[in-house]
Amino acid sequence: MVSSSRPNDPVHPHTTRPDRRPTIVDVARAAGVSTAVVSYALNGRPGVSASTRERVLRVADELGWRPATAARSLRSGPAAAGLVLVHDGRNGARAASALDLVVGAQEALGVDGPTLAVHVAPTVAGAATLMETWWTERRYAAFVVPHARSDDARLAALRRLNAPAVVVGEVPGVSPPGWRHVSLDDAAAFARLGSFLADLGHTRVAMLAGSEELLAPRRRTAALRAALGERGASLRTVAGEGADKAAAAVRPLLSGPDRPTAIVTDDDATAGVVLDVARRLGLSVPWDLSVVAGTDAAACHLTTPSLTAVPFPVRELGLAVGAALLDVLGGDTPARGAPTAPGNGTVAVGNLVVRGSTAPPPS
Amino acid sequence: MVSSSRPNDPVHPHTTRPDRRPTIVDVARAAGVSTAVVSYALNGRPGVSASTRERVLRVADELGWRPATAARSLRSGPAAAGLVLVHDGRNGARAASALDLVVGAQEALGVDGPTLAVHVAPTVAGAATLMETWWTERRYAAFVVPHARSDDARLAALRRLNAPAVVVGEVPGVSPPGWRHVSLDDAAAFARLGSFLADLGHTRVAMLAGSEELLAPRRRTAALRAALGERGASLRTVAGEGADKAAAAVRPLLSGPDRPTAIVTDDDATAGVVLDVARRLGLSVPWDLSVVAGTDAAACHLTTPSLTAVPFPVRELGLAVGAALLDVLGGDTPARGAPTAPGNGTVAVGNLVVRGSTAPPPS
DNA sequence: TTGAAAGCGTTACCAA
DNA sequence: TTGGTAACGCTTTCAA
Repeated sequence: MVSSSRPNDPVHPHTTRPDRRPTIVDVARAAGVSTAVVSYALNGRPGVSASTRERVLRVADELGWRPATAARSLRSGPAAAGLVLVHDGRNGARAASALDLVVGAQEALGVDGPTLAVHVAPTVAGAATLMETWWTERRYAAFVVPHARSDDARLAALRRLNAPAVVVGEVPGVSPPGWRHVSLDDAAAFARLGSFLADLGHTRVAMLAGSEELLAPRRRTAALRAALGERGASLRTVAGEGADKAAAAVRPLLSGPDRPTAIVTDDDATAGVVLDVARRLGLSVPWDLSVVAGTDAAACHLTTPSLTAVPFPVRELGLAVGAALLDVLGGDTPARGAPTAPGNGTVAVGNLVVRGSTAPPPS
Repeated sequence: MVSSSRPNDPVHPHTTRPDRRPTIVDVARAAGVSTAVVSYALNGRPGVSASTRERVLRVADELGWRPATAARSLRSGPAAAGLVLVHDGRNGARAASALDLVVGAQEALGVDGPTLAVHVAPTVAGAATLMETWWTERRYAAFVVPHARSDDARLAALRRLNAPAVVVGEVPGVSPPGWRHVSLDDAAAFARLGSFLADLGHTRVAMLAGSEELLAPRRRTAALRAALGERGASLRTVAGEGADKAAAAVRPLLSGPDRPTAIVTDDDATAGVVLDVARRLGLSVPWDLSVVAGTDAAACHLTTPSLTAVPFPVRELGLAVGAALLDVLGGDTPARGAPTAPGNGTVAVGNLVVRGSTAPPPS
């Protein structure tokens, strides 16, 4: 029976306790050197002879040694980064895409690189509080702020704490030196969308803009308006976040005179709502009305007709976030092979994915 | 200019360095006591006079003291739990629901309780590797294993490491004492679904089962079959995970003779595929064919018709996970107010959400 | 009820 | 190129 003898073993304090994981003291003893040498060898620092280094590495590997995160953090400060997701349970597709962002970031960080830990908070303010707590507890060395908003409590908190951060999205004002920004070039994509719709012949387009607080919708709307305007088409903007509000906003829009012949939404769920309202009003998509989702997601395939959508290269965005994070955390060895990405970056958005929800306007 | 004077300040080693966050030494000095007393007071341990305790707490609060995670972990072992999500970028709704699980768990853990950190891995094997690494690095005190599978590398790894865990889903065999299990009572829900379909008059039902590796699909299928069988209806099972395979599996099913009059799927995305195939074959849902999604999600509203679905109380599941985690991490103060949930638990699934995709079979 | 001090595992400085 | 050793911030004996 392998019982665990936890408390004070009266005998040799450092000998083989049953489930003890090895420390550098064990490695040093086994290799016949001091802990200093072990530390140097293990961290690839100069000042250790090749033979000693190799022996130490071998012994460490044999013993299955791994650095104790706590000890290392205590001495050198935390190495991990934290990302607090704002999730209120309603933003389905956005939530899933956040995970893809994390996947991309992890990939850029590499397996041996710093860790990115994800947490979830119901509100922006809650996220800010959590980050503040964890910063003062020295739990993380930097934070990733996804979906930056115009007046963002998270950014205010990080600014005040002078904490390093990677911010997804451009924010107004000048940023602290420890910050990096990564954003999506969706303005270009929405400009192309404007051209696309104008080329189809649409002259009255409406944009059902999502949250005013998010920065992306504004940028997108502006780009879309400019592109349409250049071609003699007009854009009407209608606010409507969330399914209910969106439905309430779309109904009068489609019932009134001079109804738009194309509607662009910010996300996939809202586009689904538009499809639904149109159907109830007896409008057939795409013949009576074109609908475009501003964010492509799996749900865009599920609707009838399937939704034409602006791509959302969230994994690529994640890669950029990871690169920026490496930069923020101390610019050491980036994942080799990958071209050392710049700290700040803009991620390109591909061409519109044309599906079944767009057509020329009714004559 | 507030330059940071990092390295060895030759002067008082412990005086006010610019951005130094306070330690218990600072608190002790300010309160005029020793660090031991501070530690006792801060942790609510007996052996400190009420007046001293209060003074210490006040001073700590004034100084904005927070425990340094690393130091505490080094001494007492890690306090946080880790959850590694398996996310391959395809399972949209499942991914979003995983976040709701985390939200629920956090709620049960409470704001001052242990932290739950989420990570993402592309495969089950990758998740197992990560957990093993982090266990040996003493990063986490326990792990949450979501979506346990029948032959799960994660469970094998945790077993081998003798690491505490909360497993979502029942697994065959006997579990280590440090494990807790939380699962969804979807068998009951699928039994009710069987009754519902039989009562509508369906006699030929098909189940489009998801991954064979996941445990839930089997349990669900068995319960559905039993309930249908009791009422003289039959269930045909068809394998088909992922959109393409599902479509390929459904097409012959609906084209052949004796086609089922109702199809049940495991998740929302697959149900959407079924709707699509049915439409292409000229079958109108729900009049020619009823469709039920085995997992309710936001996407179920987006389809035409909207999908009747089995509820998926993932937040409640998360609450149970959080309670189990508290139990595993050392059974200390659970979030007060909440009735101390048992370590192992089964979460009830509510009644079928009937929407537009179900009707009596065609005469 | 309080204080002094020994760790926890690593890193990094200073001497040898 | 190596070894000894003092931090890092906290918890927890053991004495006073």
